[in-house]
Amino acid sequence: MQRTLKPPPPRGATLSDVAAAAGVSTMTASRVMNGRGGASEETKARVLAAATTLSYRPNSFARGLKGDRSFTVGIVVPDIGNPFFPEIIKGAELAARARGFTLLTCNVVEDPEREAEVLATLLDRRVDGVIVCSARLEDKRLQEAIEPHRAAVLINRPMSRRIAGTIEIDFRTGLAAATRLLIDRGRRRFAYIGGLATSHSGRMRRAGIIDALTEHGLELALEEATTPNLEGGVDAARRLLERGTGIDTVICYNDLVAIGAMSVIHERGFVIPRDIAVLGCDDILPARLVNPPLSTMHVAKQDLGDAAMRMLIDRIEGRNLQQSITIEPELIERGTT
Amino acid sequence: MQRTLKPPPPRGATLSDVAAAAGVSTMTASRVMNGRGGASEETKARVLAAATTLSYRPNSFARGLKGDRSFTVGIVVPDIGNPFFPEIIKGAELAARARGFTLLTCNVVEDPEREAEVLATLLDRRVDGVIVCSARLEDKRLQEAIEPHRAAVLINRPMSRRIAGTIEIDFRTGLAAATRLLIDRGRRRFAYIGGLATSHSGRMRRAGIIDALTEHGLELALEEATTPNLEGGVDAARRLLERGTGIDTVICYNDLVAIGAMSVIHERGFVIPRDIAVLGCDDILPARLVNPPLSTMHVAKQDLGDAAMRMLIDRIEGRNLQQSITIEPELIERGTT
DNA sequence: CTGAAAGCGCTAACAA
DNA sequence: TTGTTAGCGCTTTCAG
Repeated sequence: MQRTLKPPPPRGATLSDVAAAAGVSTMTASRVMNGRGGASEETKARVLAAATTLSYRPNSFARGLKGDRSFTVGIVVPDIGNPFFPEIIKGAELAARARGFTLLTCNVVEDPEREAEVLATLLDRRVDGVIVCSARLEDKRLQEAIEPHRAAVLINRPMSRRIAGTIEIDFRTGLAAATRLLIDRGRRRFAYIGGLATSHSGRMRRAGIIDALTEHGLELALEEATTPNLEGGVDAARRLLERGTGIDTVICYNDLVAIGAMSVIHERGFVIPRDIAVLGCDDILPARLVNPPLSTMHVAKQDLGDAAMRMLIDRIEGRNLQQSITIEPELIERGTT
Repeated sequence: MQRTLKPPPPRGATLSDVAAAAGVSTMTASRVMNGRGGASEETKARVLAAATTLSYRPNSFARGLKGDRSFTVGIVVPDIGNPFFPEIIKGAELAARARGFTLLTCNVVEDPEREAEVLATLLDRRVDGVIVCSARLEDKRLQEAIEPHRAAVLINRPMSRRIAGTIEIDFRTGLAAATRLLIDRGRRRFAYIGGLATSHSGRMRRAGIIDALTEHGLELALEEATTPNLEGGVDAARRLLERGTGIDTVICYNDLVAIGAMSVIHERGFVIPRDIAVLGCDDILPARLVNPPLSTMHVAKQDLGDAAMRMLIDRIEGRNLQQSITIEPELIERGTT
């Protein structure tokens, strides 16, 4: 079908149009437009006036082609449908814009292949750097996908400092503390519904729970892995309850999983938290809305996005000050524990 | 501070590198890479081999500078924190990628100024087209911001066909039907919590309610306007209940507002739906999770994003077949009505 | 079937 | 303070 392309709207004024209108050379116009010094007040005024009249807008392609910066950065998230990530994106975008960068958001739908693909596309688009959230790719391939980028920041995944800055949410410590608290309250038979096997931060969460359990001579009673969304939580909880060995606590990879699990637990006639306590991670909006409201590990998501973006831009600009940041999640007790 | 820029990673191979390696001219290499005819099988093979060896990736800036397409499209949303929009973005991104386009997502945080600004940035980035969701800009400025783009699709906002394709969710009809149903069930004193005054689709929702009310000789008992998020819902519901004239139904601009309102209604000791029925719009995830689960007007969000993107690409490519689509929302009764 | 030349819009480097 | 030259990587003529 592919008919003729719609003709582009009358191409906007170029820098030489502006220069001509102001009666100066392109170079002078360029200097004025970029606020570089070296132009008499008078010339400057003339150029600026011409630019306004012609409503001149610089062509970012030409700029990108020439200079070696695009003032574009990418962010890759596993699932934009999980409210956790839009909050991070929001923080990152604000920080990016404040520094003159445009943000390219890519959703990977939990598919490692897509992740590699997207990182390559971003490279083609000549982004100045990338933020990757919860990368699912295995170490070697992730490194290969990240390395060609000028700068990178990984959220929730460790990586050699040389290749990427990292921001980790210390769920291990956080969940260990939370687990201890639950043990003190008399909980004994813990189950963990983890995320995908490929998730580094899922393993950290598990480790935190085990840490606390071990201190008290306890073991993890049951365990399931699942895709980190609502449906995954439902499935995993079903399997869990079928294997049912009188668990009294379910700790979940994230809030979505926890909320899915809660619905199954209710369905099976258990009372939360009396029979079974439930704990999530992330503190997304729905967590406070379910019934009873979900206890969870709160993470400052917008701050996280903001910090990641600042770190990324620092790295792009050769300031590798902060190589790694750790954020402590905070236990918020609501009605499920 | 602004230290020296981190040196860009060794620039990837260019088309002439590939050409050189294959022993042909740049032009031939270009033709092969773009699958344009006119190259002997043998030459073709050699070029392709060279490209692979050098892991050649075309420079999208050079392409964009020359040709007049960037294969990038933008989508503008008022608030990425509202789960309604990530779903639309998801559908749109999938459709875009399937056709070789990259999607640039911009969050406007409900600020008309930002909306204009973002549309200009997108123009600078030479996107081939834009999708704008729930534009808040007033008609004239919106038109000015949209018109310079080669193609545009507006979601939930009417516009001259020449300037943009439109996708409307017919909340007017949908809410009229829902309102009629509620009237049949004996509800009489309706309140409406609308969105911002600048929201076209907010006015349409209101009109639908009024349509049904008028048919039955009823009037809207109370009305409030607010920012379309959870906090907005809380505020508006407070004001509503203070003016309290025994309303028995609250219809809300969207689910977030409805959920905010529900919390206030509970707080004040009313029982939902016995004392007051609540109806939302959009059917976002949290709607099914609150207690009681929220009745709402369901919208197929991913399909909407998909349809918008197809329409946009059609327009970019000069196929203005579908100029306007109307989507019917569907009443989902859960526990609040 | 293949190549040479020109130029998209911009800026870095060097003159003047 | 200002201008000239050259070239970023690609594709669109137009010739061979």
